[in-house]
Amino acid sequence: MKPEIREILLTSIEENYKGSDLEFDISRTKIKSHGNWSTNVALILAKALKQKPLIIAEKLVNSFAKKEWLEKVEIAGPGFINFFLTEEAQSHFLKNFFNDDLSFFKNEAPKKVLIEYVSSNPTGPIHIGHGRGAAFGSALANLLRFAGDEVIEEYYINDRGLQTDILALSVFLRYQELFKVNVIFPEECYQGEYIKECAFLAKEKFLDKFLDKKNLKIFNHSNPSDLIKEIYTAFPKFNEFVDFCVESQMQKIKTDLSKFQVHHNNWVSEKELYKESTNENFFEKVINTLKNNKFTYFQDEALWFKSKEFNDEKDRVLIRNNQDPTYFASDIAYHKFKFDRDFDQLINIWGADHHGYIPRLNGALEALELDSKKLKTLIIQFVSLIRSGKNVSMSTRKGEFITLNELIDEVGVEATRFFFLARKSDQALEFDIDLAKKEDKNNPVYYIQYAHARICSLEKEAKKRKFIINQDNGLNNLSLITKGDELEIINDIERFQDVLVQCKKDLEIHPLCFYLREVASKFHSYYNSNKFIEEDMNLRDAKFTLVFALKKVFQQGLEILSIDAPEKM
RNA sequence: CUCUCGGUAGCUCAGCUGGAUAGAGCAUCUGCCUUCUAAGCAGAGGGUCGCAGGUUCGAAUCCUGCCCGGGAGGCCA
Repeated sequence: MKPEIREILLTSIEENYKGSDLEFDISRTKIKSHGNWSTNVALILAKALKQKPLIIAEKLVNSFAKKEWLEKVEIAGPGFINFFLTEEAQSHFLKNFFNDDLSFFKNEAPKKVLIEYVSSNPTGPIHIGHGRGAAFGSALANLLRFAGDEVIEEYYINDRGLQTDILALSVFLRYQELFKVNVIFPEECYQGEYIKECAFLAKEKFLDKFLDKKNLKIFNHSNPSDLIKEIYTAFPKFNEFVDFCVESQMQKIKTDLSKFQVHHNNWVSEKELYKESTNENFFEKVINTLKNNKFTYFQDEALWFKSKEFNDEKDRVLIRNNQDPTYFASDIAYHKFKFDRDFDQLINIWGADHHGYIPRLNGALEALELDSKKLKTLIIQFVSLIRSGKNVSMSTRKGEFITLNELIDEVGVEATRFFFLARKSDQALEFDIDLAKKEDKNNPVYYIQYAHARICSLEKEAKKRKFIINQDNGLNNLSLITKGDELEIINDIERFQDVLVQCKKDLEIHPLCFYLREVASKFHSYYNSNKFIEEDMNLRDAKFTLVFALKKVFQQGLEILSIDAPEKM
């Protein structure tokens, strides 16, 4: 409807004021008495023409072309022009809605998009913070795919460096314990039970291959990195042990994610970036480019990147004085690798604790002469858990964190996903466990699902009574029901496209959640005050057709959220 | 100290590329099941949009200052 209204306006403006390319809004109204659509064009023109908006509005309206879909036009308030559509026009779009599968949404040229998300370190199970990013990333991928884009969901594995070594060390020590070796378990090591489980598996795989038979004094070090060095010396093949630990953690992570309806289709290993190819490894190549472009310098035996030249508050180290590359340096190489794969758009989904990294990473991309505007880094804020009205304290250090797996075991995948997605992602989220577990209208997930189930149940009941619903006949008889609430529902169904377009534009999911909740509410209300299995065939078909359109909205909306739309509850 | 995100109903939050009377849900109160799912519906009360200025026809929304709260600022990741 919007393009049609715009056309009328533009013609009228052209006629009265000679066209000028000005920007104005055409929006749905919030209040019935304002009609269906409204524009502020007269208010905008008033500024440029230095005339009273009401006079401009009147002039415009007087030269509007007559349209059969336009019931009437009114001027209101300071100079808004309100459009009232005929009932036919309002219900007209329903006809397309059943046929064209939201083609409005797929019109733009499809893009190749890379979404990197979760990418948590394979040093332990994923916790609820990662879970939020996981839900968001997967829903965003669904949304973009729904719009016709080609989407790759990628997970970047930090499988080298200090944290990886500490993981291996932690498992290694627990492994020794399984052979009744007395060890001192340093504070810096990972404390969780999962380390012991991993050690158990390591013992099954390696037997006593990494047992300290020579009784090395490797456990007397207070510093874990020294300890690790000793172990590497004592066991030349220790890298096999490291790989096993990482692999084992990644397996668990993949299992948890998959249970949570999160399915990456590509994994990139940090370690691979350092692999020798012809004569140089990829990582070195990227760092050399930075060097050649004169954005690096040596100081204190370390290699620095001049990020200050890119609005970062200070320069950053790339290679430490012990020759170890920093996380940041690896990340530059990884992002270069992303750009090399020719995507139209790159999306990073990061935890809020990384937000300080954005300027320096963008700086590095520019230093590599890459178009940093292609990359959009979205920030996911923290999640805190509330149980019985009280904050559940979590501490990673003490191993007291709640894992994603524990949470979904307790409240279920559906509710967890919805609660993660229903809040604007860059805002901190308070996750109320008690609320998420409720199975009544307090819980928006059930409320929405129930709306869908009710429609299915109507369908079943109709079938039981041997009524066959004819959708085409329903569409032709919509005028029988476009008198009151129905018009509002039709309007809401039409709004589905606005919501999806907005979500895609802003890379947000929560508007969809709010929308579904709203539409469900409208449906329940309608359901309560109406009979559906009418004796009159035309009326029955019309009502069912309307309700089937709603069903389609629920199905598609929930599908984007990767939440079930059950037929029975 | 610097950066960043917030402060909207008792609570949890939408709205923020300026628009008409600021919205939901929960909680509270009052009603509705002999009917195709009451896992539901109808109704009511509840607001200095943190404070103060500014920009203009018009500000919760934009700008400035201040107050309060979360988070981030490593040769950790």
